[in-house]
Amino acid sequence: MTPQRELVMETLAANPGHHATADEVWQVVQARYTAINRSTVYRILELLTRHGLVTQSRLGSSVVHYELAHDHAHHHLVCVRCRRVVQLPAADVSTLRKRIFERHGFRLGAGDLTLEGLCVDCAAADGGRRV
Amino acid sequence: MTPQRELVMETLAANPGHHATADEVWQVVQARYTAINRSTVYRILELLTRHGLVTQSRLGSSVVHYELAHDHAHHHLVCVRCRRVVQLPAADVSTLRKRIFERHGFRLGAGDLTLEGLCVDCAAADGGRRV
DNA sequence: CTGGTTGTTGCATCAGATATGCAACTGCGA
DNA sequence: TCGCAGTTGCATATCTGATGCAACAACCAG
Repeated sequence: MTPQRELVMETLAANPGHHATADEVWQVVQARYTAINRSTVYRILELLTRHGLVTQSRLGSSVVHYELAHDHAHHHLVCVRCRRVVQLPAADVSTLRKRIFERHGFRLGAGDLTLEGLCVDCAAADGGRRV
Repeated sequence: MTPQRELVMETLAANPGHHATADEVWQVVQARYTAINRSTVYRILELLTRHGLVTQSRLGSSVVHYELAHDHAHHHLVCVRCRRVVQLPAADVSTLRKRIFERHGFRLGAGDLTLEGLCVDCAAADGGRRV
């Protein structure tokens, strides 16, 4: 654990439930603590991910978002309109997980699932018409 | 419908069930038909997507994959180990969709869902231990 | 046929996210 | 203290995708 790694962890820990991009982490560390190289942040996040301390998710865009892994297991619902992210407890997926395993032999990852759709507010604003 | 657009459609149609990246499409058109500009392919795919002829999916990596839209509605199971893609009939998700709506007010998109996990073979090779 | 208008393409170039090669530095153990 | 492994910073590359612009093609009006 080098100082840089601690700062990255600290930054992720500072905002639980937030999904930070590598660049965001870099900027926060820059601004709040000390100079650090962008590549270093990328390498650290990759390393922390490999060691299971941090989880990646791709919330619809092509940017990778990171969060601390020790939070309770959950998945992500992402609103395609407002990009809001709602957490979905892993338990809600258990039925689907079982069904998929029975029908396709496929084991859904314990890792992150990202499901896209419309959040309550956007669905309301939309009259529930479209997706 | 310009010749270029037809070639892009044709390329996607030639390999049903395959999920091609923009770059793959470009290369195939290049190799099999005629010179075409990469940007043109990107623009065409974006246009076809907007018009609903083609659907996008992000199969875990940050690259966008395209396929013809007129196939039956389905989602994707992507093996995190071998990157194999299995189609999941939309019907299999209906229970989850209902549950998520009841509990979170969130409407899962009719569009593509990509679920990551381990395919049969990789799970077997793995002794079912990890995900 | 001529000229204008609109949409499409190719080309060059850019932009954002991420990876990599390499040299400098920092322990830590022999 | 020396050497070595691991880590960092820096510069630069890569890969995907977007954009500004000029050339061209199709179409329609006069």
